[in-house]
Amino acid sequence: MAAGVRGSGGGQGAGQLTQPRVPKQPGAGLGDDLPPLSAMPSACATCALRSKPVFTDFTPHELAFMEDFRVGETHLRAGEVLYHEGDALDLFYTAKTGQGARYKYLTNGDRQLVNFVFPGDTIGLQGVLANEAAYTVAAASDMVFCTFRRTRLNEIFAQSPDRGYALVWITAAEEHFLSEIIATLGQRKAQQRMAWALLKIHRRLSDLGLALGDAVPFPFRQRDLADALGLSLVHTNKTLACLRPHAQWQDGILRVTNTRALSDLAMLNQDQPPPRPLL
Amino acid sequence: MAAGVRGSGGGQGAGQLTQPRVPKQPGAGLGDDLPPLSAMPSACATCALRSKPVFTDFTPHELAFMEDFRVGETHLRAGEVLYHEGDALDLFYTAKTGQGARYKYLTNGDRQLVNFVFPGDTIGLQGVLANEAAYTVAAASDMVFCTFRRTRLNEIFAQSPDRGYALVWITAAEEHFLSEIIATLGQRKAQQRMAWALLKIHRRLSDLGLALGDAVPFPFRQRDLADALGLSLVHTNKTLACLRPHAQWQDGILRVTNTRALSDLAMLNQDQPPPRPLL
DNA sequence: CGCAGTGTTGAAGAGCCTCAAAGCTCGTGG
DNA sequence: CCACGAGCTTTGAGGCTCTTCAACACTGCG
Repeated sequence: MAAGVRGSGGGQGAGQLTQPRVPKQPGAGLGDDLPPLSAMPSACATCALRSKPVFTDFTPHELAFMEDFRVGETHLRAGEVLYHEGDALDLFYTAKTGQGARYKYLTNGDRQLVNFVFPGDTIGLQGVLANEAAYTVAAASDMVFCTFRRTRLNEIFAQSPDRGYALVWITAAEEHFLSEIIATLGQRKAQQRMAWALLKIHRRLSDLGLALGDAVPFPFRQRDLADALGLSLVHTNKTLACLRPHAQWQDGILRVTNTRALSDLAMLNQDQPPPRPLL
Repeated sequence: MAAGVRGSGGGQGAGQLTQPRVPKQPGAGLGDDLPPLSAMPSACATCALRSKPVFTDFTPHELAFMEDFRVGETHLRAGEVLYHEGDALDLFYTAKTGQGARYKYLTNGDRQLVNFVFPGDTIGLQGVLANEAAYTVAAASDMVFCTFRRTRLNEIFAQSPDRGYALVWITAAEEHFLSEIIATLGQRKAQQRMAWALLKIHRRLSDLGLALGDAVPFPFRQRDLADALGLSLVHTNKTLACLRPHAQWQDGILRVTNTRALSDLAMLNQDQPPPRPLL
């Protein structure tokens, strides 16, 4: 059913996310030749994400705290793995630019893509708390993450109740989204799933200001979407073909041309969620 | 596909969880004729849940804080609804005794059971933060919940960093479990799903000390399990029949007689998770 | 007794998976 | 320069899993 690459230790461009050769990817182009973890001079104060309407504002105190709490940045090339399922984690992250995915393997090699990783998403928290990463995280395009240290996690709660509250909010929002995914996998059939997924993806990326007209960058392969929706690659392809009148996806660009048709198909009412905190 | 009862406002025994007439249920028998929300004299100090090995210990400070933070208890009869998807929530809860479920509806009436609610589970937090319940919660047996007030949520973070940390842990653990469900719905076929679910259910309830030999109380209907696993009722029935040599479920009692066979089928390695916090 | 909810079983058909193969693009090496 | 291979997309055909429809048995209750 799935690629079944597994393991391999996270070497250079190991192709965990079926993106083996292309060193650069449109829509993410970030600094070249940077060390994997470098303390950058500027940080949260100038972060472009914070000003997006989807995110709530920081208080000055929160901003100061995060500036200090942040360890640095982690850079990933397309195809590289941030960490593997089962790894012990000393760090956790907020995605800043680029796109990736988190996925789990079954013992038979099948892969389930749990969720895509878009800018603003915090990942690795569960792994930090339980001392073992719940899933593998890999980059589909070049990515930049803000990095935080596990051992300082207590400081959040001790020094910045606001940030502690934000952390619960972020985790609870993720839980909510996963429950929607469960409903989709459990109740919708292939075309509905696909319509639902394309809409959700398009919406999430649009909210981040990544849309150009009706197009958003989506640098994945059909296999990735197949593993996300629990469909075979072949059937994913055929389903995409069916929906081509309403949405086109090629060369890493997703275009939704008939939102209404898709949301009818997906049985989804698109209501604007309230702004959420950013870590 | 599903029952499609929806709405009805949470009246007496409205049968949201297909449990319409039976007023009492084995395995949960709690006080009769109690008002739905009553401040009980004793509380956390004597709570039987806290001493279970699955849960981490409270510090004296945490215990004192929770005693004060707790508003009271909420009692539910089998079949009653705690709250509906979309409701604005002023309270959130930790299940104390009995069993229930959280589920979502699609616009066509299909229902997805997102997760079962067992003692120790905290629910409603997402609803409190986002000001709208993400799913409906209903009781399958008589239930008792500890009740907390939304407006005092900040106090957790301001006054008890330990409890704030615990809250993140609890939410992250739930997120992790939902991601396992996603992998199950996306990658496993009917028999594997069923084996996986029966094992997980049995394990969770055993860890809570609810097992008598190889039997645990599980007061649901086949329809509930069908809606949880994304299978039709008919196929759920037939799949259960297939697994009958390894697990029997009747009259609200689930018995797992061949754990090994089920875990092989489910491709699941049952490792003991670390103790988790309780709210 | 009739009725409603639940569990069970059979049969037919749809949806999706698997197997197979071909076209495309891009990078590599002769 | 072109041939070749690797990875991705696309298409077709056959078959299995699961759904849907239908019917019947059992239970507890009005």
